[in-house]
Amino acid sequence: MNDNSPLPTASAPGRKPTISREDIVAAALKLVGPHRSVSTLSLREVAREAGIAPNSFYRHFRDMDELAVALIDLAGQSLRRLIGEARRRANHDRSVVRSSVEAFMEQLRADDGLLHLLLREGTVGSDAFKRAVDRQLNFFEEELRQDLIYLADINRTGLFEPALTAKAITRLVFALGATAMELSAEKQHELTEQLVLMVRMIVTGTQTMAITGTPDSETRDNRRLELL
Amino acid sequence: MNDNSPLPTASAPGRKPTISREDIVAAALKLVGPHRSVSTLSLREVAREAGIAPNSFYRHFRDMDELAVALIDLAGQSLRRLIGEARRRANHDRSVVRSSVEAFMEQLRADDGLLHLLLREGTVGSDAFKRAVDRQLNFFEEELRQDLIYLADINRTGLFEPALTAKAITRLVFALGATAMELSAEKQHELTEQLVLMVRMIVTGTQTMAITGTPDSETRDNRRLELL
DNA sequence: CACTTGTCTATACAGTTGTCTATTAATACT
DNA sequence: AGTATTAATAGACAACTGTATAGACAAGTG
Repeated sequence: MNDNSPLPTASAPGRKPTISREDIVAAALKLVGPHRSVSTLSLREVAREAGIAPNSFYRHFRDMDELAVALIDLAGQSLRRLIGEARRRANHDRSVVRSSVEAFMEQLRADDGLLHLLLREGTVGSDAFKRAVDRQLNFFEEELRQDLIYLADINRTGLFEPALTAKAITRLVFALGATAMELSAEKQHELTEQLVLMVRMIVTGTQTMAITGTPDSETRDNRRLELL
Repeated sequence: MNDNSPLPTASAPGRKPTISREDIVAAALKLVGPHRSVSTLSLREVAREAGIAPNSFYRHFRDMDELAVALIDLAGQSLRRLIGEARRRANHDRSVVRSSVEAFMEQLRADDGLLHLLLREGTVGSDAFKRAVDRQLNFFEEELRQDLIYLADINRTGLFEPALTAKAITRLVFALGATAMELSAEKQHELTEQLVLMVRMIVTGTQTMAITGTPDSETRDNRRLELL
């Protein structure tokens, strides 16, 4: 799907590249910390960090936006790894919700800068940037959706609008995860506990609504759901 | 609480200001659209828009961060107005959830640029900026919490962890609202419907959990909540 | 009136940014 | 060998940034 690098099979004439896209990406990653956003990165700054002339940047990326998208895709891989990890831990000793949320927060603390991108910069930056983030989030949502269906099945519990449920959980966890980046360890732990309960609310809600059903325009007399 | 403007009572000697903080704020607001973020605004650009010399900016704000905080506070007022509006509409013909979400989305479309700030730039920018956004969000959460308690009371329905519920709803609505800014009208409508259902999930969840209770470390054998 | 005080502007400076135009260096093919 | 092709660089350009300095203007006070 990603044919960014030229085919290495046919040895093209000309000078061998002394630096690769990955090197530039690595340099950019060293610059974006929890306090720097990609949008504040300048081309020259990245080139400086990578130890190349500013103009050499253009050999590998059209502009900074393209670099940003590459970073996002990289963060997406990290995210995919995270999902696998959470899934692996799930059916063991703890609840799925708890272990997933904890895996998420842990990964957030671990690979400094990578996952942060998806959380922080989804709302800012160029359109290409935003679309890239949204794409990664959709991957996440889709995997979560399948997990939810699977779990609801083996638990013999209902599931109201799996896609919507997955989206709600994803966006909530990501939104709150973004605020957690620069929190103290205790505060992070506290936030994790809050997130676990919040996700449980959504899950409980989706299960309950699968039973009671939603009040559509016809059944307006369902007073409880009507008011709240 | 906000004593930014000097006391107008004592007529200070010196030249009368030809421009006010509000004028600069207005100029900045004209610049930040759905595609511009405050962090990309430059001091000179704002001064240019306001029709003053770059240095005159310093008479009113220490730096751009201070302007940004002023913008956030302004957006907070808009938000407070929004809450009142939603509350006023609530006990009428539609459900609280639906009318609130719709009021939110409507306001989002209406006061171009103001509310966007809170949604978009909460994750980016200086620390002062982030703290200002967080403060406004906390106001919102607190009001929502009280509303939830009130509604749960008159509906004779339980409410599990009101503060947490309010936080979950707030963050979810804001996170998804942020993505809605540059969507087509149909897509916005679709998102509104999704949000209504998502919030209903949370509300239903919090009500159900108030009855069944949460599984703490002692009651690990509650299999349904354990797995999901 | 002179005098002080605060507001605003003009000018300038050093720094940074993105990008253009050569020019050099290194590899592969003939 | 020579040559073509590509990578990387150096240097320069115009535009822009934040800010320092100094001076001009207007209002209030004595």
